[in-house]
Amino acid sequence: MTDRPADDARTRIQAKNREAILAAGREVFARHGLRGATLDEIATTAGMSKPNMLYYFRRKSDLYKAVLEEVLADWLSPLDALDPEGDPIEELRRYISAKMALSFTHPQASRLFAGEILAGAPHIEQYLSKDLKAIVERKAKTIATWVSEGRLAPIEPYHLIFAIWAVTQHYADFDAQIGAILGRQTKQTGFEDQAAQAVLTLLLRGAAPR
Amino acid sequence: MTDRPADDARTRIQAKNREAILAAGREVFARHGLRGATLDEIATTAGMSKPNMLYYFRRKSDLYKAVLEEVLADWLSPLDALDPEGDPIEELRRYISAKMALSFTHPQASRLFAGEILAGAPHIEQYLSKDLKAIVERKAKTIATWVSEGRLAPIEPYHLIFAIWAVTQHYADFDAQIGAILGRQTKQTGFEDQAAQAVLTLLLRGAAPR
DNA sequence: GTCGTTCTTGACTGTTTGGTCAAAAACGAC
DNA sequence: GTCGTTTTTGACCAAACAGTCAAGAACGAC
Repeated sequence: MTDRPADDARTRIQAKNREAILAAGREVFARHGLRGATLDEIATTAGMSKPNMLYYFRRKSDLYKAVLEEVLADWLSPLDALDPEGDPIEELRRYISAKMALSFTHPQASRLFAGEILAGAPHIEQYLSKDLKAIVERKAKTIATWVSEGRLAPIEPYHLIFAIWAVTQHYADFDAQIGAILGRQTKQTGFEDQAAQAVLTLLLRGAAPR
Repeated sequence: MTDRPADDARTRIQAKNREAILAAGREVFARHGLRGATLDEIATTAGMSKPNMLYYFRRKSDLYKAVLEEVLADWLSPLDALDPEGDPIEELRRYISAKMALSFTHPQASRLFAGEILAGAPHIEQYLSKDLKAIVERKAKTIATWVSEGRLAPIEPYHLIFAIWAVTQHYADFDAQIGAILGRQTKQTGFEDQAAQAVLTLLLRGAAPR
């Protein structure tokens, strides 16, 4: 019997190779999207032959879905940590800081997600309009309460959330542009902290009550 | 003599077809990027046969470059209108408003640009690290002056510019996500104004001096 | 070492894709 | 209508592509 390996790795080799393929997929899909990526490129990046890769993921779309799923939870869940009982500004500071850190530690995850959305989000439409929509709705209510209590400046909660997403993910998604404009600066130590500081200052000043 | 048509349309048919192809290219490239887009899809979208399309643009990359160039100027030039002599907050308000309007009137242009950056900006690297870099440098100095005069809150000028880009373009680039979260709301009259209002409030409060 | 299983690969296939070409159709100035 | 030019297209090609397959190599429990 020569079955294909299941989703959960059973051997050390499976674990190692699956991780290598997923990493390669993350990289190539993030650059070129589902349609623009080629199996040859992913296999080469993963350091193995194409048929070998297909032994672990039978179809291109299977690999894409696996990569996307892996990324999705990490990427969107920090929002859930916004605590209605906490101090509004401190909660926002924590959330923004977490998102900035993610942008710098997992830029490919952000880019992969961005590419999927640019393509019209065909593979995660369901997830976005169900799960994410529900989470965001809850958090928007929390923010609305904070606003009505005068603990945040008057602002549409949804747009505040979008703005936080936009600014934080921009550092991952538009890295190539930022790099071109700032030169080598972005690779220097301290750049990430400087960016986080600037983003926090701007957004928290914008959200804080007068 | 059966020469291919030059860049500038000489006949009505050329003008009409070139525009149809460029529009189709904008749409398909914006969704799938250079590599993910197919000539068949673009030709069909443009309402003509593939060989006919290739009569106007000999290569896929030619069309991509033409689309990109057409988009680039409109997309990045509003920044140049930031007037050092004007009132800082009013100048920022004008710039942010202009970018928000662009996001809603030309979302495909924004997405095309975003996709190119996600792919590592291979076709506009030169432009970004020369022309754009120079423009941004000048504008960053203007903002720095405003800050040092106390007419803006203390903030790193570059990061303020990035934040404005991020937030305004987010409405075009992540349209699919915003649509999934807000439901039909985004298509209703007033949504665009509401978004612009929220963005202006947040960013201007963040940038205004205490 | 033996043997069943897991892993790997070269060679292959059918399809999609970017691009060509010759010839036909439409255009437009006279 | 005539004729040179522009525009359009069906048929075609070579390369790239996703995916298959049979057979061999490596692994690991005994």
